[in-house]
Amino acid sequence: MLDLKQVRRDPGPVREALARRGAAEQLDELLRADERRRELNTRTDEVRAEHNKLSERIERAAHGGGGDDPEVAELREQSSKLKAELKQLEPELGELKRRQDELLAGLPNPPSPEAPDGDSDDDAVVLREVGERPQFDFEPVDHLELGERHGWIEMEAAARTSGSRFAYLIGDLVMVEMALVRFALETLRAQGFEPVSPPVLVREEALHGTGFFPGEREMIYEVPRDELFLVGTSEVSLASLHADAKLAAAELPLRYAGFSTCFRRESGAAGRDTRGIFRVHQFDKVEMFSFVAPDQSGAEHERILALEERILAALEIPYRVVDIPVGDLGASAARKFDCEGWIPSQERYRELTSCSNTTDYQARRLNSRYRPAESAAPEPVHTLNGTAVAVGRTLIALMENGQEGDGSVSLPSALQDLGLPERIPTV
RNA sequence: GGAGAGGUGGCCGAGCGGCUGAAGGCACUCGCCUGCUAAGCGAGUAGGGGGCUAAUAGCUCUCUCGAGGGUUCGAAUCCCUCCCUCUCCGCCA
Repeated sequence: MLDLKQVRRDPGPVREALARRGAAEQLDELLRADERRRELNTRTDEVRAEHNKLSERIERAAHGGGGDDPEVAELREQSSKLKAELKQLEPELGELKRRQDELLAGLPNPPSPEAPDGDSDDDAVVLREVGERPQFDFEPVDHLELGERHGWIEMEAAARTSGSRFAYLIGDLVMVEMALVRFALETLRAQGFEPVSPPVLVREEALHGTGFFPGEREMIYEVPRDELFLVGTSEVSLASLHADAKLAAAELPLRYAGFSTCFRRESGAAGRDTRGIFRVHQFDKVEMFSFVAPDQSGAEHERILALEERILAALEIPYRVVDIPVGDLGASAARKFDCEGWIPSQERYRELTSCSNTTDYQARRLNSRYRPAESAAPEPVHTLNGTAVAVGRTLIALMENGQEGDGSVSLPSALQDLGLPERIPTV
C-alpha cells in the first residue's frame, strides 16, 4: 500500500512508476477521491469541534446552577441540532473513506526502477544459467512416467477422491519430500531463519494484508461457513506474524522459514500443465520470509536469492535466474527474481522458486512498524519472501534430471546426508 | 458445544456517565546529582486523520480505552452484536 500523504505531496515519481505497470489512472482516481474526502473531513471535524464545545458549556452550566436552567435547555437544543447534522455527515464521510481505501488497496506496489519492462514471461531478463544439463544416452521420460512406474504418483485415484489436479505421493517419493523439507529447514536455520509451522487457514485480513486481496480472490480456496481461507503460500501466515507490531530497530532483521501445505485454485490455468504434479491444487513448500529495516531490503533480496540458488545447486538441479518484468509482478512486489529449474522432458526451464521484495507494501497494510531509533516515530518495515523448496516441482526436477536408462533415479549427495540412498533402484 | 471471568498507553494497572487521552508503577529519553555503579531529584515519552507551514520543526482541530453499532447534550464507563484471551465441564487428533 502506498503512503498516501507522501504521494499527495509529490505524486510525480509514484505515478511514473505505476504507469509502467498500467496503474497511473487508478492513482489519479485515488487522488481525486482523497481530495473529496479531505474536504468533507474538515467540515465534519468543524461540526464536531462545535459540538464538543457545547457539551463542555452544558457541563459547566449544569454544575454551577440547576440542571433545569432554561439556558441549559437551550444549549441542549443546539447541541442536538449539531448532532443531527453529524448523523448526516458521518455516513457520507464514511462512504468516501471506504471508497478511498478501496482505491488505495487496489493499487499495486510501484515497481523498482531496476525491474525490466514488459508484461509477459518472454520479457523476463535471464541473469545467469548455472549447472550442467544432463546428457542422456537414452530417451528420458517425464516425471509422471517415472512416478507411475515406481508407484510414487497416483493421479487417477486422486481425481476420484478430490478431482483433477490432485495427487497421491507414495513410498520413496514421500521420503524424498521429507528429506527435502528437512534439508531446506536446516540450511535456512543455519542462516538465521527461524523454522515455523504456521496456520494455513486464515482470515480475510491476512490475505488483504499481504496484497493477495482484493486482486487474486479467485485464486484462493474459501471456507465460507467459518469465514476462513486456505493459504496459497505460508508467506500469508508469516507476514501476519508481526501485524500491528511496533518492533525495535535492534530486533531486525527477523527471518522465518515457514513450512506448510499450500492450496491454489489455479483458476485461469485451465488446460495448462495438466500432466502430472507440476501444477496441482495442493503442495508443500518451505518459504523464507524476512522483516528488515527499509535500507536493508535490497541486500536482503540478494541474500534470499543467493539462498535459493545455494539450495538448487546443492540439489544438483541445473537452473537459471530470471529478473521478472514489471507487468508480471504480483501486486505486492516491487521486484522479483525467479529460479527456473531445467525440466528435461519439456526441454526448458520452469519456475521452481521465486523471491520478491515487497518493500513497505505489505508492512503498511499489515501495520508492521519499527522505531528506527529509541525515540523516533515508528515507520513501516520492509518485507521479503522467497521459496526455499516447492516440494512438488523440486521432486519433478530431481526425478527427471536424476533418471537413469534403467528407470532408477540417482539422488544428490546433500540428500544422502539425510538418510536417502545414493540411488533409488529400478522396480 | 455448555457455564463463568476478562480485554485500558511499550508493559503492569486504576477508573465504571462530564473537569480522564486516561491516576499510579515499571521501562525508556534528556538534564541535575554522583570517584564508578546503584539509589535520588526534575522534565518528557501513544497512535490515526485533517488544517496552518518550506518543514519528518511548531501550533491547532478531530478520532481512537478489543471491533462495530446504539442510548445520552456528553460514554473507557450504560445497552446490543461480533472477535480474542483465561477458568471449569463436555467432546476429540
